[in-house]
Amino acid sequence: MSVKVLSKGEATRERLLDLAEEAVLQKGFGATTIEELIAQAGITKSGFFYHFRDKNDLAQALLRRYIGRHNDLFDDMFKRSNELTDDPLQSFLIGLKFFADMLGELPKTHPGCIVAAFCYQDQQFSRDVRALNADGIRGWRTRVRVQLDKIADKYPPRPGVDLDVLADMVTAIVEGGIILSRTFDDNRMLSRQVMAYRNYVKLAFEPEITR
Amino acid sequence: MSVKVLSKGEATRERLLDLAEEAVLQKGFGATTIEELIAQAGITKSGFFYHFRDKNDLAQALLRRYIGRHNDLFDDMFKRSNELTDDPLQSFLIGLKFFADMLGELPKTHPGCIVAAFCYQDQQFSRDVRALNADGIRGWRTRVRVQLDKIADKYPPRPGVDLDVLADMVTAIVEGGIILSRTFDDNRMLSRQVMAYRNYVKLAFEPEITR
DNA sequence: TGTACATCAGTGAACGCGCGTTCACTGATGTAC
DNA sequence: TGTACATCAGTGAACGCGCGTTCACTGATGTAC
Repeated sequence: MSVKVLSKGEATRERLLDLAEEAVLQKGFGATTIEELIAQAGITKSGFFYHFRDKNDLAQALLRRYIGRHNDLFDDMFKRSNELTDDPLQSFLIGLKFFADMLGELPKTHPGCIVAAFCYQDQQFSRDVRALNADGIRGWRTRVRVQLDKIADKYPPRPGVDLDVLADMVTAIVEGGIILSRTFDDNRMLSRQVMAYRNYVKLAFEPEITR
Repeated sequence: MSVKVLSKGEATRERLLDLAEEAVLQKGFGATTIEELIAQAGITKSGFFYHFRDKNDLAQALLRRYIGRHNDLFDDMFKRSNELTDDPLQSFLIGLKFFADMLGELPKTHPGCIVAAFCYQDQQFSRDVRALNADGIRGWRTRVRVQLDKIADKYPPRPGVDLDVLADMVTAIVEGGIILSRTFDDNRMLSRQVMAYRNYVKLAFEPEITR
């Protein structure tokens, strides 16, 4: 992963996005004020409007950055796990284990998902922001689906297992797991849910004989 | 279930809660204004403050009502499914099928979960509201756990299956499924996720021989 | 049965602050010739 | 190398509206004696 060198203005912009992301995940978009962001960033209100056309523009930038980062993260994760073994099922299971470990080892509770936060406040945003949200989830589904297709080629799934549903289940279990973790302030709840999903994948594909 | 007869004032209060619930799920709590609620309810602002001490009081009432209703719903659902068969696994699977069907047959997309919405805006609320949120999820976990315990007594779960995690997984999958459904405006995504959970339960408990 | 009082379910007006947005301006740095 | 101009990354002041909250008051209904 390349680390871009940021100009002064870009650094301020990134800082504003960082502050906004944290605030939005804690109190929601409507309750996050430009005033508080600039206070923390140490600039004036007009400085904020130099970087973002209006508040909706901030939302869009926030979402774009979030989705981009997580797409990269998943690509990277599956790339690494694919390098470790040729077996698609083992590779996917290893990837999920990486993922669960990563989530479980976060220093604090998972801060939350911007996509989920926006989903529960979507009436505040313009149509394009809502479309972006859907794109985000579609991207995750596609990435998982690629892995599942390779698995299903080699190991016929058990009856009742639908690959699209199973692909979306990663999103569902992570979003739900985040809600559990946040509510009880316990990171392990999220990683355990991911491990439970992993266990389901095992049962859904592993041939009888190996058990 | 008993239907209470409401006095005039109680009816207005319930109406305010209905309006608030809908608005909060669409735009978030911070972006939901007292002004818009009273405009729809046809009373003045002072009328609102007759029913609720302040905005946080509204949040608390909203959450209490939501949790109470859903606890009743789960109790009712498992009661009905337990009456249909003596086998705890079959009973749970039937209950989940009921649940998935109910969710899939909603006329519109599932409106969302107040607990999830509040979880992503919790910094706006007082401590007691956050505690209520946790109570809500704990209640659902307990209800599912009772069913799972009965199942595990009869059918030993496969290795890697943790009953607490599996109980919380209902919450995770429903919360995540709601996010999927809302984002794509498609109810079936939620019910399919519940059916996928059901399938996992089957694989986790059903003896080898029956497959 | 009539009267006094209490409670219910609100009204109406005012307050004050905080919020998002606009506009004219500016000092520092970069680039062209 | 010096000068002119452009761009970057902001400042400062003002605006106006909408929001949550308060306060004094009120008409209709219920209850006690």
